[in-house]
Amino acid sequence: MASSRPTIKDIARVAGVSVATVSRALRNLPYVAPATRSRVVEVAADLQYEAHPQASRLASGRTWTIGVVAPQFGTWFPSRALDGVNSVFAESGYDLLIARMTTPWDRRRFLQEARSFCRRVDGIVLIDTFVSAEGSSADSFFDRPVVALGERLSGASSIVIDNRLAARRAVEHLIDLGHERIGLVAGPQLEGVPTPVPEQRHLGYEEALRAVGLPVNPELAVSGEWSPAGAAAALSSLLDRSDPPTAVFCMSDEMAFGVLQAAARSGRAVPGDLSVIGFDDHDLADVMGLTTMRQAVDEMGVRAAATVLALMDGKEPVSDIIWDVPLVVRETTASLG
Amino acid sequence: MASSRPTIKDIARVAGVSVATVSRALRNLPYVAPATRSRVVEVAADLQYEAHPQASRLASGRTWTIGVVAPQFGTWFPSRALDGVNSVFAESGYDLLIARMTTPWDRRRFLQEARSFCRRVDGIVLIDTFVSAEGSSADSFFDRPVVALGERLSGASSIVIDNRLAARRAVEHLIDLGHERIGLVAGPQLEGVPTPVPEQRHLGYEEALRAVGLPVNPELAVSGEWSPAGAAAALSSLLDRSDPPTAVFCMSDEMAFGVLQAAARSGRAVPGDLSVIGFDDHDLADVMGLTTMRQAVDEMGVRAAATVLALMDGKEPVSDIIWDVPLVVRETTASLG
DNA sequence: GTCCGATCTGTAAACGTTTGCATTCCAGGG
DNA sequence: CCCTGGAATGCAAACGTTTACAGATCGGAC
Repeated sequence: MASSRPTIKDIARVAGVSVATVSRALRNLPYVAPATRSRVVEVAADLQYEAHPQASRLASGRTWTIGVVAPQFGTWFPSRALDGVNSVFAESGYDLLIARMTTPWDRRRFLQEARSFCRRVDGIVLIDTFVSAEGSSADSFFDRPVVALGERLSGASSIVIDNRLAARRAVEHLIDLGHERIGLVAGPQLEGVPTPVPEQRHLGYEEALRAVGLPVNPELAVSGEWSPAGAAAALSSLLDRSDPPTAVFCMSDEMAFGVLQAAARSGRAVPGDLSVIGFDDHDLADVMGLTTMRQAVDEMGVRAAATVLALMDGKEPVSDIIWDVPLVVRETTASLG
Repeated sequence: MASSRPTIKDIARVAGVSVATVSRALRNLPYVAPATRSRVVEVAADLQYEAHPQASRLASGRTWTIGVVAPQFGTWFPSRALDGVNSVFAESGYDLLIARMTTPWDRRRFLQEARSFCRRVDGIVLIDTFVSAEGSSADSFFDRPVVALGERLSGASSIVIDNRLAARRAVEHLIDLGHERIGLVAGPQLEGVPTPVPEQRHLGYEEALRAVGLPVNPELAVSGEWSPAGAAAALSSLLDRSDPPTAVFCMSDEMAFGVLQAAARSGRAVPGDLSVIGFDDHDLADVMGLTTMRQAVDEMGVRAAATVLALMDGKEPVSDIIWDVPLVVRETTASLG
């Protein structure tokens, strides 16, 4: 019997009080005499007592767990965001439960089982899940405080960037450098999965051109997988043109890396023959000297976590938080000359 | 009352059976008449019943949760591994609970609270946590099935690579190309955190040299942070030498990226003036044309998950699984000439 | 001396499952 | 026809907390 862990009853017996008092003492609830409390605490420490999580969760209804949902965790954006979220909740004593919704099939299933997911968490952080595309507000899926990172979701607090504006700023940077034939290397629009990000960034690209009276040539906009290879493949059709663009805006740094490689392979100098701007400020953007739009993912993750915490504390949902996306000029963009 | 979710009692009442029967019917236990079972299942579906996770966990002792521990989740290796692990457990209906132990302080705390962590999971996957360095076997920290990814841990099943051998192979590739002054760009040996990986790879490096009678010059071995910047800084002292190395082995691809950049900055051609080999086969190694040793992290993650599953099924712990680390030759290494 | 309110403590009823044990029913062997 | 044993079901006791409610004690105001 010494082998199994002590329960609250054991503490009560040894300390000579009731289990109720132990429970109150250990959770710092009021109405416990200082002397009693310290005795209980001491006994608990002695016996290395820790409340059984499941039991306490059943009785109190609190799970002390936060759910984090993302399309996947192996790529730059969500994994960095997860780390930010984690750093906050680890401090506050919350567990993190993760769920993935990669494929359209995953999506359906997760949304179907959303309420069951809610039962095991006190709050939810959605990373790039685009639940808003389902047409209804967060309340219809989740009965817990929700913070959405990367999308604007009604019924939830949102931490977002202005994709359209940031894309526009990126292209404006190229325009400022004197470029007029500016290509777009876009992420894919997938079947069955909402893709607001590439859509918004595409709009920003066109907007920047139109604002200064430059023509929008659909042939200069190509798309591919969110990967170096995808971008490299997409780029080739641009480079093969008789009047290739003098600059390209890539919707992610990873795509930009692929573009840099493809350019080098085809004998183009960057930025001499081709200026390249990316989006994200990936870990390796600095090494590659890539000009880009910085998305401070970790900070956004931290903020998302803090917001969930506040929501669970009963605070009112805050209006959307729009994170700034500064331009970081490095060596892959130069004025046309 | 219709607002709150139905309990097992509601199902029992509607189906006209006892709660025990409902419980058995829904979990496919024997001794339930087919007719009864189908009636119960139907009623449960009707009322959208789902067992309350906390209650069922308290009563059964099963948590249906797996703990995943890593130094952090925002970097390439652990995040990819996590994705692999996740893909398996999502299918099997397990939740994933994640815990981070980055700093020495995190480590202490986590190991201190390890038993409390165990209470909320049925099994554990350790990613690059080097618990073995604490000197005792897994059993002394965890009373759950444990699989260690990236380290050999007694008392647990381990999924590892042979760091020493893989490093040796990498250096042998350089030797085969005719190089004799071969530099080493190593990861850091941190205070208070075990670092077997750089140690083993360092041994492999020296072993390769000695095997062919080449001198081991400690000045050719430099170290820095596991990052492009760290590697670039470390490299400078090598390049400043009067007899700089003609090739370097970098302990990670990210470091190799930094080396490539630093080499370019200092006017060295790769592989003309300097051959570079990395370690990992990072997502971007292909784009960068980096010769490297491939570590198939996702596969290792999948295997780790499958092994935990088997262990929880009562299967005997398997002996360590040593994953192959093939050489991937690309464009950053060439024969000396 | 009574009464009151605040502080402290204990009793016991939740919380919603799982599961050991007892019971009923029924078919088949003796 | 009795006995046996397996299948099907139910009863009720866990599982280990939290918390509503009821007492108990005590100092001070009247």
